[in-house]
Amino acid sequence: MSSIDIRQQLAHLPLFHQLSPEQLSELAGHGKTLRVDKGETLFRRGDACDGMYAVVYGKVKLTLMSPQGVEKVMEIIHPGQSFAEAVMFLGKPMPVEAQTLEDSLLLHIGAAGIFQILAADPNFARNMLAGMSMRLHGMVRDVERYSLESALQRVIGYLLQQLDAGADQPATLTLEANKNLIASRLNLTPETFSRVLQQLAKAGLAEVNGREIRLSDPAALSRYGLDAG
Amino acid sequence: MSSIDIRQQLAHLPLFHQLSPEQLSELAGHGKTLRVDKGETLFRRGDACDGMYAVVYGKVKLTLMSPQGVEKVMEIIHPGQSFAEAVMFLGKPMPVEAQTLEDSLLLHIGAAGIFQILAADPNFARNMLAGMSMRLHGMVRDVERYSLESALQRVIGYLLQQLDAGADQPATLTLEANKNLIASRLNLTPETFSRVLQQLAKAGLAEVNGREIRLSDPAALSRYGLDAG
DNA sequence: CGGACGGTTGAGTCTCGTCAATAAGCGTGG
DNA sequence: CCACGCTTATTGACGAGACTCAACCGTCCG
Repeated sequence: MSSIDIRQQLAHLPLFHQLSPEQLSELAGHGKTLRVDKGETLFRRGDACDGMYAVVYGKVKLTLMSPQGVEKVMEIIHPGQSFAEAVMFLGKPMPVEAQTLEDSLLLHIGAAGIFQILAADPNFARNMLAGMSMRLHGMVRDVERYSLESALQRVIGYLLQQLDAGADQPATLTLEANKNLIASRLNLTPETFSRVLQQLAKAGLAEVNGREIRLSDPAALSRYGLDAG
Repeated sequence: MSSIDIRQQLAHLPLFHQLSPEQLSELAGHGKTLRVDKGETLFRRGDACDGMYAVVYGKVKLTLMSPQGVEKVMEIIHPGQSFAEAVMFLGKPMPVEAQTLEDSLLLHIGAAGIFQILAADPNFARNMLAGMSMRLHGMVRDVERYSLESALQRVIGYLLQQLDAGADQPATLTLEANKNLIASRLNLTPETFSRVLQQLAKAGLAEVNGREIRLSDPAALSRYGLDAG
């Protein structure tokens, strides 16, 4: 794949939107496209990190492994999003494992390229800082969930978050992955996740149909978490 | 307090180490020193964020509050460290509450100052990115703890982390705050934390004396967590 | 002295995870 | 087209780990 193509892919990523044509070209010189089949491992915990990744299409899961071999999903990366930027800056080994959930097209951008643009373009630095801040913010939310909320509340919170904010009317959403992965993401066993969804269904708040979930009354759902929590 | 003093305080902070004298002066113009008594609240969740903070001396805790009013300690900030940088970039309201644990001297640096330096100095941008990356890395560790480890393992992990890395000999450490706060930090109740420490004492692995804890054999302690998990 | 605070200990409860059995989809290949 | 295996999902019975509630102790401080 030529570097022209890489350039175009880069240009579509939010992180790189404001870069000049020259900067894009420069960056493209440090980039590689990767076509990866579903289920492939990109890197494991402990691997050296020589750059960051971005998803053009497909999905990638970032996971932790317990000593007993239980997998915990940290994040599910969607098209347009990137990952491993933070590790790249620290020069530490990867703290998580990355695996594709679907056949995917990824970009890998070497650290050198990023550092060059960074040195030249203050706006880019701000963009990266903003991106990293969002990550951090998301993690704070996660820790908050795990620490303070019950299984029921975590599921409700997740469902509401999947909705476009401010939806006060009935709405339908599609789970971003299979239920096992979502459960892990929420730090639940698949069994518990299933039971909670049933509970919501019986309470008349949700209608579950495979990965499709219809929420008849988001506001009521939100309240339900507080009482029955 | 004059801006000269602020300049000197800023110069001592790791985050600003590599700034030029002129940049320090500029930054100082946007900074204020704050003397804060123990137990004072700096800001609450939801407050607007107009800049970042750094601790010169004293300690600050960042906490979350559950709807039921239970407090969860996210982080304990020590001298030389900073906080709220990430929120500043997002322009979002504060996601946590900040309170001093001791009489403290803090610096508050307005967002405008940071953005100016950022635009002018690529090295500063890299420093901030590195700082943010470390934060993120720490959060990953936390999530890992909360998700995959038992109470016993969390306590052991915490104790070992407090040791200077690679201590294979008996060592003594002092808890950075009272046991209630540490317990919260580890996502445990004070009762559970106390019980776990007793368990370690009975196993001959730790000797608890108020906030002083002596670990007779860190390596054995590490192993103990895996078996008795 | 009395009270607040920090810490420990015990007894009971409950949420959630574990284990196990059973469906229900789904792609493959005969 | 259906049988087969594999993954995904559901449901039940059971158990364990951590939280809750409560009593109690030591110490510091007004």
